[in-house]
Amino acid sequence: MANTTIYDVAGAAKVSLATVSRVMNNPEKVNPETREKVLKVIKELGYRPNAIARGLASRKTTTVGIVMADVSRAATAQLLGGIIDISKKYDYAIKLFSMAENDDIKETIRAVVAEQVDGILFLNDELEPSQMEMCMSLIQDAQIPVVLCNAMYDEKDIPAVGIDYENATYDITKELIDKGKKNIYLATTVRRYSVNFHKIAGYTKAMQDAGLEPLVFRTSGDVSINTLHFQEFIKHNNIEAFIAVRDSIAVSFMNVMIKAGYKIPEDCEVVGLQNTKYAILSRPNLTCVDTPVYDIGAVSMRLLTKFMKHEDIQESKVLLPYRIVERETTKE
Amino acid sequence: MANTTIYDVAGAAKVSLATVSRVMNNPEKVNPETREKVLKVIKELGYRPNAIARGLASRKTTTVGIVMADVSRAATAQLLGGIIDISKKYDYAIKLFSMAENDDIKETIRAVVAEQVDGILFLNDELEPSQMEMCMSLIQDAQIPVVLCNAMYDEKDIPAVGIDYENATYDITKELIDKGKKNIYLATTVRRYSVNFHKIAGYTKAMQDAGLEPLVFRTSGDVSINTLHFQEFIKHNNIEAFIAVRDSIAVSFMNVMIKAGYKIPEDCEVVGLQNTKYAILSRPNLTCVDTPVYDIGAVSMRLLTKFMKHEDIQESKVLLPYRIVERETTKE
DNA sequence: CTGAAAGCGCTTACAG
DNA sequence: CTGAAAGCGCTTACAG
Repeated sequence: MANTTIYDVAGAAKVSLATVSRVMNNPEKVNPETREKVLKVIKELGYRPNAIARGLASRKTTTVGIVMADVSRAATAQLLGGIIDISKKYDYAIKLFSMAENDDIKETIRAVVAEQVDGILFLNDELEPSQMEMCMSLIQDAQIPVVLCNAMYDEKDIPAVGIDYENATYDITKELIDKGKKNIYLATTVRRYSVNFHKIAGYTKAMQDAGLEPLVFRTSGDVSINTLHFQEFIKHNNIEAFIAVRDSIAVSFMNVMIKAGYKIPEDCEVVGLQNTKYAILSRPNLTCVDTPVYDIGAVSMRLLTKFMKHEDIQESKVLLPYRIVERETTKE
Repeated sequence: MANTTIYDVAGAAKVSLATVSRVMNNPEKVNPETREKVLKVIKELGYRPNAIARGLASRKTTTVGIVMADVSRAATAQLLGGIIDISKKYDYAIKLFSMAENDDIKETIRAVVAEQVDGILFLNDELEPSQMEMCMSLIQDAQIPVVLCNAMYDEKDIPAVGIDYENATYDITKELIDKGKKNIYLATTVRRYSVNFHKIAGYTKAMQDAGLEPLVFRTSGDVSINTLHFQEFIKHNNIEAFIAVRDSIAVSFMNVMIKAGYKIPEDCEVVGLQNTKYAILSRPNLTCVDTPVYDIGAVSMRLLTKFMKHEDIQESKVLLPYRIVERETTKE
């Protein structure tokens, strides 16, 4: 079946192709009777305008480019969930671009620009400031609106949606401190997520405010690796409380502790900073700071649509509320 | 900055735009010297051809459409991981289309077709045969190659990549039977994934071959719901072994059992049918059939590239090998 | 309200 | 090996 074009519709409806185009794009500008006639033909023929041709002619593709590092991260998938739901609502198509660690960032951004997307959503935060700088200037050169999704970049005034990880981590740390804990450890990952910097900052501030020494250490996100690490680690450290930037790391740590004979939360309180499904599948259930990742995706996409439609923007940086979900790995 | 076009390059290199085009698409057809000259200008200007214009002119977008139901499923994200890696290698862009439960399927497919993708990857398997039928005939009308990714559809001869879930589940069930287990339960979900049908079939066959009664039951994929369900369920059933279509369900069940005072695997062996990260974060670690989801994504994308390039295809249906990973929830 | 025509930025036979 | 020209399927001023 050759695809039906606007010419086929025009022919069958006995109007010009300009009229067919108007029926689709500016229906109010065409006489109701002809409009109905055209609409009928469109339906009969099952016509859908060729999105590529439309994109070329109108210079708008109603497509947003998602630039991300790693789909397999749980947070990425959740972010995508929110983005997809909103993009459907506003009729935007989604084009995916991944940026692996040793990819040429410049080339990736150029590719995105070459695809003529109307807007860009930048997921995650795995770039160093200098790389981020480069990305943003390339995007701004191309005059494409961009929103950072679950990443904050303070140096430049780039629209962003996230949560206040610093305050969130401060709060949970403070809670632990108020219970009298002193040796509170924060486990972060080797890779340098900007979000983790904020978490570390919040934790560090809470500890210092209380006159305690911050105990930040890095471990692997890989369970088998960090398990070995923890087995050694707990031998040499007296850990009264443990906060992990990722839930899976908290669970992995807890498993090691329990197998070593410790009781959770009696001997050590454990907290995750995400609230993923891992938190309710662990035994005991993990207390978490709840990060509304789906919402971050949804709100950032919504914000981007505003930019693409040149609507008035109230706030170009938005911080979504977080909350602490007390479960079984903390006391009281 | 106005984007540089092929005219700019042609002007700067003092050649016609046809030559510039050839340098990009058929470099062997142009004189090495002029080619170098043009390449130099392209580099200087940072030129990237407008993908939309190219798509319209050549009728090829080097874009594949991914049709999927739910990003948030762990399997979907892993599938995407494999797909993305291969699509990068072969220089295809990716366009995402989600199909929620009450979406108009026909419209979704039409939208995909309207986007002029060169090929379609159909993820998952949440459609009923009649819906699947409709999708496939729409796609075939449009003459777009399609590959089913982690889904099998036997009625029609549609290319597909997956694993032999029936045999895999047969094997693991048989293993349990050979250990003398009789009351072996299979937990599946409410939603009717075709993949689950295969799992049920394999399990049922193994049970029947051994003269045992198949004990299939449905539960929720939601942890808080299935936890309540299991708490009741274990009171009224003598469960010697438990197989779950999803790892998270197996872990959830195991947590309920352990909290109720049972020992795993001594009192009951537990098996998951995926091998996700849940399996190594549970305590004890979950024995699993390992489904190479990333590979399924990668292989299906590779297969699709062959169709798009009209290469010779040996096998249009491929079943990837699986294996059983013995961990701590089974004995011996 | 409607149509004829130019143009979006490319590719691709067709001549030469 | 290279260029002039038509065409991909639309949108959008511009007349009327």
